Amino acid sequence: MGITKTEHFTEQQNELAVLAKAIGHPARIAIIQHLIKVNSCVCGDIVNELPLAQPTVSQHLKELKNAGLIKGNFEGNAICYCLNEEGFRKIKVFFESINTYLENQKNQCC
Amino acid sequence: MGITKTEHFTEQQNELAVLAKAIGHPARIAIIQHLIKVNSCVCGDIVNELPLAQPTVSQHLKELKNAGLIKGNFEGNAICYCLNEEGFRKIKVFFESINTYLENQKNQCC
DNA sequence: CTAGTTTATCGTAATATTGCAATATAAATA
DNA sequence: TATTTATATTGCAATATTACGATAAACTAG
Repeated sequence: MGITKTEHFTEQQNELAVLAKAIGHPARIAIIQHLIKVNSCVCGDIVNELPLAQPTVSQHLKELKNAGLIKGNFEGNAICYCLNEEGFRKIKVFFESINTYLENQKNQCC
Repeated sequence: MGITKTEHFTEQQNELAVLAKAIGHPARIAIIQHLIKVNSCVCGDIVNELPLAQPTVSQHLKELKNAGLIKGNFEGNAICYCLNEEGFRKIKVFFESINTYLENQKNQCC
């Protein structure tokens, strides 16, 4: 069927899944890493940094934006992209709870 | 085309993408949360916890296992699942670097 | 050995994702 | 205004994912 049964899961589970899914592509990881590397908002050079055609990059940027992981502002005829703290904070909380659990776990049996 | 251009990205980028992608489904988030909630290895009751058919759950478990996020051991005729620290540590490092960046960031322009 | 229980695999249908050429849109500049 | 530059959208082909019924495989209990 290919259709995810979203309605059977909690809002939090769906939200986390959307965020993780958006990160789950090497091109989108590369975009995130590039935004961090240049340590500023990036206006336009993302396409040149990736081994993909311009429409493909545009699509990946759109997905990151929809998921709430990056923000984009118009700056003249270019667009300025940077990370969206909001989205990363939500994932951070999830992974912190997992790590807390893993660190305190005593009854590992596998 | 539906085919990810894996060969154009670094090994680290592909590895992180695989991990994030595996987490990017509400059923798999639910599985992870359940393993944490019961605070022990779970033998067999995962299927009953999810609103999905047994083959579907089995498939999701396989994906989490392949990604290195859970481990499974045979325990009689049942299987015992628990979190795999290895996989979560790799993602943790990635998100920690992002959070460090976001906390120190001074030149937010978006 | 047989029946029951548990999990995996196969096969298949429906839908989603990836990627790009072509084209559209929008702003800057000549 | 016409041209250039930067990004988005459309349309499509190839592939991947999701879900599940049917069935297989592996172990236990009787």
